[in-house]
Amino acid sequence: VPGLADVLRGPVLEVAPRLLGSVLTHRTDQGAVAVRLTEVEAYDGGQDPGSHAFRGSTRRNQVMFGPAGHAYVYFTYGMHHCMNIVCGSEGRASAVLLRAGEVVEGLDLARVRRTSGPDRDLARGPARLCRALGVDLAHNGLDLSEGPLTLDLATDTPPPEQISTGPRVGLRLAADRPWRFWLTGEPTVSVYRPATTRPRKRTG
DNA sequence: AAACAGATCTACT
DNA sequence: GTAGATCTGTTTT
Repeated sequence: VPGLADVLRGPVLEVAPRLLGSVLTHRTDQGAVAVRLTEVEAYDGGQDPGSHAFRGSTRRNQVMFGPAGHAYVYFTYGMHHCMNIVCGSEGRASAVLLRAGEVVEGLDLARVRRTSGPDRDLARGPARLCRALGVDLAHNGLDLSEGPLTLDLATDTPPPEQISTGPRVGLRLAADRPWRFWLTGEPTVSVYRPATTRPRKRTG
């Protein structure tokens, strides 16, 4: 039976749907919160204009250029964190963005971390998922086989008819690639939003 | 030292 | 369904 690292070393377009139904757990002094993944997106490093790694390695994205099985966490919009799982062969810089999931453990703690709302929204959206789990930049680069963040692969990979695909959310570039994968009919899947064109700050 | 970019969220209707 | 907030971490000079 292949281990976690063996699976994650595969091509990102195979790894991404394979992660659906897997469970990510974060254990802290506060307790544990676990999320069953229901929606992910594939990013293929230097081959993918939508990837943070497309223009090469920087300090921010260097984790993606490392070995599979580590967490790539980034910060955006001045207030949000999003988490990826690095996959593929080392140096390729491919990763799977965790877009949404169902909280299956630590509901009370997740509710405290998130602003009030229905439980189905606790980890619905990549930043919400991180917030519910208590994941931030301190977790960037962590090996998911060692904790405190651990990934348990679904024992049975979802049958193809339970997996839907579509364009990735919020991207201007490579918006045509249907590299978003989700479990069909899951209420925790985030709402599709096309990229928004925001006004550039005036330069004077 | 300064400018930039932003793989989103919440609130509001 | 949609607008607007948000403001830091990152990159570049």
